[in-house]
Amino acid sequence: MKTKERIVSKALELFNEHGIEYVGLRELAAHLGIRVSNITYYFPTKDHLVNQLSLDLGELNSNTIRKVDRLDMTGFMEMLEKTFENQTRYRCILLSFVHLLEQNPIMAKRYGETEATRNAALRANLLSLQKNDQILLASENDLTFLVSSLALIARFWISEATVSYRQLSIQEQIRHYLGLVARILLPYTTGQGKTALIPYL
Amino acid sequence: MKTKERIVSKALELFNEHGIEYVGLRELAAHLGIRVSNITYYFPTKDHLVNQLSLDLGELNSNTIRKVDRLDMTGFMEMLEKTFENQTRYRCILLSFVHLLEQNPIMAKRYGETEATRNAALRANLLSLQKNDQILLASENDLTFLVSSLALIARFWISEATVSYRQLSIQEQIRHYLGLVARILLPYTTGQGKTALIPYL
DNA sequence: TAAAAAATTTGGACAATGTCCAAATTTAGA
DNA sequence: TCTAAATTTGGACATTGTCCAAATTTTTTA
Repeated sequence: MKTKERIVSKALELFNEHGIEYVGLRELAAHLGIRVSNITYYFPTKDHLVNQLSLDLGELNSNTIRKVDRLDMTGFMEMLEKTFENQTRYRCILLSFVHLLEQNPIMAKRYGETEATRNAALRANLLSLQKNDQILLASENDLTFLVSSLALIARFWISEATVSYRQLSIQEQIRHYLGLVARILLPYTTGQGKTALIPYL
Repeated sequence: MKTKERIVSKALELFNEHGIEYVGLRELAAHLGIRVSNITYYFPTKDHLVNQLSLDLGELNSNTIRKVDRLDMTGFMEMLEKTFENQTRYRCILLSFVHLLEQNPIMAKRYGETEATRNAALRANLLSLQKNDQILLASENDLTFLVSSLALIARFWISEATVSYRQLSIQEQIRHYLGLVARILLPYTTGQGKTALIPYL
């Protein structure tokens, strides 16, 4: 493995374990058996390194969240579960989310675009669910409500889990939040959609 | 005003403006016209200072969240709105929430207790709403779902607003999240409760 | 009121951090 | 094999939170 890849890989490992802010470049370098300035050769600043990780997460999620034409409720929940699993692999990013966006202009700009895309995709998926008789949305309000709620959970579940559900395993945590999503969707499901949600309740 | 109070007051102001992590003790001291070591006399570490702010927020919220015996939906929503307003006055704490708990053992311990208390209060309030024919909970599951959802929103709305609804005013942001809460409650409301929620939809 | 004690404030030091740069070393191409 | 590019290194810098002994101010005591 090339030096650059080794840096990214070890950084993700240590950042996930201890938090981005609490892993110094010297500690990272020591774990890699290289010198600090060797890291800065590939990543001029720590932000650049973090930004790389964020890009990797974005790509991972892009591969997971495809627009599916014939989406049923089971497929939707499975897609969400995959996304949650991806996020746990990059949990350090999500835990430092707000600070990163406030501080790192590059990330802030990119996130603005990504967010719009993600919400649009979520919206499209919900409409697809409706088209396939999984849910029934009475109004545009119903749609925007669901998008808002699900976006909030998708972005901050891992933060809440870290402070409030530490004692649960990752899988149990994901299960819990999939349950929340299911119960939010429930009032809007058709019979078929409701049945598919039962395993998550 | 005594030095200690001045420190707390100015720290809250600067932390809210720029974020806890991005305001150094020297900058804070300069704004107060004192020396850094004067701050450390009252607060041995920056964590102690932050912890004080967190305590202040806790007290503020304790005064807001009382257990009301005869709680109607309007009263519940108003209480929630007051809580949100309190949180904006201490937004720096909520934005650094996860990191503070991971790093600061004193805060972590206290939060564990506070969280349990808060969730119990929320639970009691929802039961009170049911007793007063504002909502109807078919099962224990309904109750725990509502507690989980509302707790998540109450804790992270301000983080999401900071990254996703920057362009809105504070009042508009609060309005948006009260709307989310209202729509989550909606499926469980009685006629009376539903009517009270209309202004928030 | 004067002396002693306590509380407060100060300046300077410390180690750790992210960043930077010139020099040394290794690698790749002609 | 020689040269140029890429990579790696050691050391420096300013900034951070923390710490401590000394100086100063305030309060208490005799």
